[in-house]
Amino acid sequence: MRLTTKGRYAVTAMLDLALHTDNGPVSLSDISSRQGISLSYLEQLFAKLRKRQLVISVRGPGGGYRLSRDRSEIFVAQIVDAVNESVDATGCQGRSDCQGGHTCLTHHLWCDLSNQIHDFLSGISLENLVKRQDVRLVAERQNKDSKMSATASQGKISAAIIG
Amino acid sequence: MRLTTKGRYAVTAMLDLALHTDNGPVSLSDISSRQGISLSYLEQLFAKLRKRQLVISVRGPGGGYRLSRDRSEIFVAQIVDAVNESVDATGCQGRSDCQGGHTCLTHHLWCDLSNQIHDFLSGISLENLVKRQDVRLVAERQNKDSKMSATASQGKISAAIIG
DNA sequence: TATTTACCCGACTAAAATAGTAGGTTATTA
DNA sequence: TAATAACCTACTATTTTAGTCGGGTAAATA
Repeated sequence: MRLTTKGRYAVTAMLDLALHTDNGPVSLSDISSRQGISLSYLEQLFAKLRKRQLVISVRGPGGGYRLSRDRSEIFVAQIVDAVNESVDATGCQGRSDCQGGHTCLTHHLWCDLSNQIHDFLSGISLENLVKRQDVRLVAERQNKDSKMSATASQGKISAAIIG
Repeated sequence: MRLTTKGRYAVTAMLDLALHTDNGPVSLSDISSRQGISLSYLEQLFAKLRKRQLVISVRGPGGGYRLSRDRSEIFVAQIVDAVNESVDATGCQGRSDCQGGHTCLTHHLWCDLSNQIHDFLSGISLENLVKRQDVRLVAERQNKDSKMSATASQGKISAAIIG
């Protein structure tokens, strides 16, 4: 089981998409500046999200990404799964060959844990997150910040201050 | 949050200890051959387990390790915590400074997940594991295997076959 | 049709973590 | 005192992470 910035970035970016979905597609550079994630890294993550059909891309000026379906039908587990190859806590990817072809002593424990985590993250949709008070507050602050940086010479000054 | 072989090995080794606690201290080389974990790696793990007072060491011939308290009072979460520095799913170790001094958009989600995992693993003691049917079956097989290798020229032949 | 915007793709890389190895020291028992 | 097993420190190959870089390609607008 591995939950690092990769999965966190992916969920954060998808949530940003869900929050700014009203006025057309959202560009990765917008997400990059709002969430402080490198643009090229976002591109790699969205390539995987697109392959799993969680987002739809729109090319050309004014383009960007859109959620592939309603935000109530996209779950955190799907996003983490898309960028990390597995949400598996076992060492054998569930194959039960963890100790020289046999099951290791704690195999079933890790299976249980995997299921526990997966169930938890499968129960949380982007819709759920968008409605949360803590998410709304952070999003509000980010919108203010990104407006400020838009006026301050294409955001380069404030980026340097924050950076 | 990081759950890799390090944490899995630690729990497996502690469970092995709990299973063979009857006839005095258990040596790391016994655990090594039963569980297929490198001896030097086990030494590193047990240094941490000892620091957290989960095990007590007995030096000299016939020595080894003992659980520091009853197996019903040692929980999986404590073992994983002892070898991984944290069981934390957030990127900021709960400090809420994940985005340039502020809280990132998904901070609270990862806090919730951390608590979920921690609660789950805190509810499982070594005693619980020892009593499980799947654990008993695997342990039985391992005892047979290690007896066989004890007769077969100090276990080196069968180790080579398995390896 | 030229240009811009933004997605698309592959290769490369510094830093960190993982999963060990190697070799020696100290304490205890037979 | 010889053997055993914990204890300790340092080193290392491999993998993963978290990016960077440089060049494409498709679609919209002027």
